[in-house]
Amino acid sequence: MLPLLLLAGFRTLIDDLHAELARQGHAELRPLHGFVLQAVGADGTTASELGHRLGVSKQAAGKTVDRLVALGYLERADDSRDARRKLVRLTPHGLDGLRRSAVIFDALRQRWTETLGADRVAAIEDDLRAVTPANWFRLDIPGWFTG
Amino acid sequence: MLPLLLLAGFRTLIDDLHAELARQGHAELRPLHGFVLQAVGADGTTASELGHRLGVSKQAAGKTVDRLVALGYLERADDSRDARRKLVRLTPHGLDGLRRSAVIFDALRQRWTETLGADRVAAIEDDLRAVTPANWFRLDIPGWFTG
DNA sequence: CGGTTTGGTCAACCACGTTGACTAATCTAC
DNA sequence: GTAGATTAGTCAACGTGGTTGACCAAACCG
Repeated sequence: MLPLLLLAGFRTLIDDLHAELARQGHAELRPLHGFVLQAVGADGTTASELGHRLGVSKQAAGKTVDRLVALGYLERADDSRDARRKLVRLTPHGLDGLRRSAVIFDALRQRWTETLGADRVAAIEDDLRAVTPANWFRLDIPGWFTG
Repeated sequence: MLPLLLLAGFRTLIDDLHAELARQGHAELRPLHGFVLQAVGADGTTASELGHRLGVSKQAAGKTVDRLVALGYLERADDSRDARRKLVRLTPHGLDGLRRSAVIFDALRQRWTETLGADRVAAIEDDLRAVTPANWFRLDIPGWFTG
């Protein structure tokens, strides 16, 4: 049951997050998109770098950027110093979604601490850190999924 | 970080499982397939019931069954008592994959207990059970993902 | 018996991923 | 400084896993 419990814990948090995001005006954000917005980050990035951060091909990253551009979460801009590169940046709408995600995650983690206690939640985190490869956390950018 | 840690824990187990399954002659099994084989179970089922167990439409379940039939893990048979139903059953190859999955999961969980101790692993499981909806465990069939 | 429900399938479509091929721009080395 | 290698982006084809809608045949039920 361990794998299923881990999946259930993850999906419960993600599903609750997106239910609340939908209420707050981000109904079109899908679970993947939060990871992408986070990986883009406040400073912006490029499709190739995004693919690297997410562990997918640059083509897959490019197509996902296309969708998020169409939804108004990302925008592309030229790089004045390298004509090959196309910068990918958060729009104000994208930044709003990212910020709301962080706030909602804090609230969801708080719900867990009310059920389990802060020490148990921290113990889960410590234990999982101990048994998972460090390279899983290329996305560990300050401010995201914190709490 | 909590959601990412839960995802990392799950994916680490699933990735390790499939790396080992590939070594044992089941290279074509994808992560989804283990859930499907488990949901089919030793007694077999139908596409509609399978979709219900997995939480997807009967059409999606049917297409997945098609793929696993093509790979030799499942087979279809007529139901002598209801001409509408088509029974879906594990082939010997499918049963072999399912059994090997169970053995490998036991070994992977054992690795976690060597790092964390049996009590910590059990505590993670108890805590996750306490904060996730019970209906996540429609797949909690004896013998699967145990350990 | 007639109407509804159920199981399966087909078609069209979408999201997300892959690999391979290709262009254009930049970097590097001679 | 130019030739060759590397890098960024895109296009095309395809695979997998999911959706909805439509439809048929069998079963169930008043």
